[in-house]
Amino acid sequence: MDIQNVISDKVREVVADLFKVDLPTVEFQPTRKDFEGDITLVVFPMLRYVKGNPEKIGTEIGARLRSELNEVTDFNVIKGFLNLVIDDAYYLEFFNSILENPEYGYVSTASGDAVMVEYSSPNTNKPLHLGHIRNNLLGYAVSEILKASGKKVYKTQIVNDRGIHICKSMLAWKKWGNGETPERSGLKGDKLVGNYYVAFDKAYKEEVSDMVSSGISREKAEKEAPILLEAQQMLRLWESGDPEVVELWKTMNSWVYDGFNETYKNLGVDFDKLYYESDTYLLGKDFVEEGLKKGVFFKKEDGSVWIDLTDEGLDEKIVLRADGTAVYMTQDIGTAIQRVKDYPDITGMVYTVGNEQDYHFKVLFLILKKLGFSWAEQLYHLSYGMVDLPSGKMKSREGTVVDADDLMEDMAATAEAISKELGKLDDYSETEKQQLYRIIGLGALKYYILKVDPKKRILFNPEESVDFQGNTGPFIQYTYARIQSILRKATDRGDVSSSVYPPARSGTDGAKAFGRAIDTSLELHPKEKELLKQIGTFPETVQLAAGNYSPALIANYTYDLVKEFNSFYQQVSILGETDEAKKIFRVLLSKKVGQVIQNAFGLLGIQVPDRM
RNA sequence: GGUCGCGUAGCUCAGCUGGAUAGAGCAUCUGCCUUCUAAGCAGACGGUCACAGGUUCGAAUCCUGUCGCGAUCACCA
Repeated sequence: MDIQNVISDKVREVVADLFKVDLPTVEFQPTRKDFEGDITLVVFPMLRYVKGNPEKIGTEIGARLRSELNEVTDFNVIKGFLNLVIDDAYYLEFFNSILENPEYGYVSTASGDAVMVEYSSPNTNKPLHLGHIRNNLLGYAVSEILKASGKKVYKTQIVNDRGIHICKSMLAWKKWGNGETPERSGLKGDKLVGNYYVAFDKAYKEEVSDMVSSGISREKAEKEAPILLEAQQMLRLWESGDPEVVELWKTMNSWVYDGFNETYKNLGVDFDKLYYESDTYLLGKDFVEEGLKKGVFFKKEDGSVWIDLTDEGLDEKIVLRADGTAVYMTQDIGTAIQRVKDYPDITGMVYTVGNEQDYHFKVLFLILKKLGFSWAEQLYHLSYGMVDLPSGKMKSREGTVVDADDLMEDMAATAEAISKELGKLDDYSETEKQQLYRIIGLGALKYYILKVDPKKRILFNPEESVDFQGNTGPFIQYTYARIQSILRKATDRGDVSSSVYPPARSGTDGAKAFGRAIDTSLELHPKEKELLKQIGTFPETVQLAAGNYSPALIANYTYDLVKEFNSFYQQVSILGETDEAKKIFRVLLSKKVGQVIQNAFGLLGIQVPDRM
């Protein structure tokens, strides 16, 4: 759809002719619904170059456009706005041009740019919760959007599998576990390990308060509680490679991974490559050494290594401890470099991490730049707001988290309740129904989270739960199902060849396969025109979403499209249309809308059902 | 305290690089299922875009300040 370019060129030509000036740019916007027209030329910005009355200028330009461009059939001027009416044939030609492309809106990944997107990156001592769900959905959706925008994408995560927190769960399990395993207790591995983490914390708190009541200062008690010392001892043993500790560590981590994988699978996210902190935590040291030689870092008297970022308006930041061990930053430096080594084609990376770490990533990116890596210019922290509950922050240790698995199950259960009440699926088998409830429940949850701007925080109220009506995932899924129903009927009725109306998901597309395209002399219903306009902006919406790393733009676009379709569906009869050419067009238009819904939701990781 | 982010209808959110009378959904109220799926459609009600200045022909949008909420400023991750 480059009607804007066509008009833009013409406007400059006309203005040069009428007023003898070269316009650098021409500004357009979609015409507001309450005025007649399709595209609006804003005259005001021209006034800097063309002196005069904006209405008069608009009228003069409008008249020339109408007489000199076939696409412009009429115009009106209101204040400084020149509203142009675009010919139906233009939109029908556009429709014919995309008719055969089921991947409409996507740019095929040719070659070139690859990016790595990191998301999820959980600790291995507690189950995934709602916060992780936002992270996962964002990371996955942004990955898919970047792919659709023409980039090659590697999805990855860094698994935070070592450190004192793991030792806490391990120690608690050793003390009180009695050899409990996921198999034996039937508990999901991550849940099982999480329980021991909580058990540790409880015991630790008890020890501390006992010590305090026997006269020890709280500060000292918190540092010297025996169980904590024991955990620290365990960490030292782990770092020195003690076989028994390492064995336990491996076993318990594998339980957690099994649990995580189940959750990821249910959530519908995946990864191309996993990095483990236990493999990478030492990686950054060499580069710190190198940076020290180059003068990027400096060493303090105690031997710790720092970077001075006061010139950049930041502080000094430690990159290596006095005892030579790695900190978080060290590891992230190493991991970034390792990733580029593993995937030499990547030109940038996206880190999906909460906004509580804004400062960390600012510093990390600066360090990598100072170390001289060209790709450091293309690093992006996809910083998102926290998911809070009405009671405040979620805290795993206090049990105030919304568990990821539970939440997904609840959503499916709600979908089931609504669906049963409506009773439209009585001929479905039980497994078909269960699968559908999952699709709808997940659709509601994913859409609910992805439709809001990533950088804004989300307040999640478990009492009110997620809507299934209005601006929601199920509403959009429902519209898709409606469209599939029309397509099925159109095929079944046999009054039109089924090759014109192939089943929804078959790759081959309508008109041309049937040896015809839509007649561009058809007169469009206003609702049809609106739909075509909305369809026309899908590709640019994908690009915009990619540029802004914002799945919310895709969600909002899809909602607008669906609203437009439902309005059309309500006002205009599709299969009841007696004019055969119009009927075929409407069926194919509906089908195309369905495809765009499916493609858009695909970018959000939301499935669409054939019925609901 | 320094730095960063946010503040739009009772609630949850849109509002692109500044453009026309600030838009949706939920909630409340009114209509619409003998016709393609009513998880729908059409309509009503609801706003000092936190506040105060500034830039501009034009500001919810850009700049400055104030207030409110949140995050961060660890040899934690």
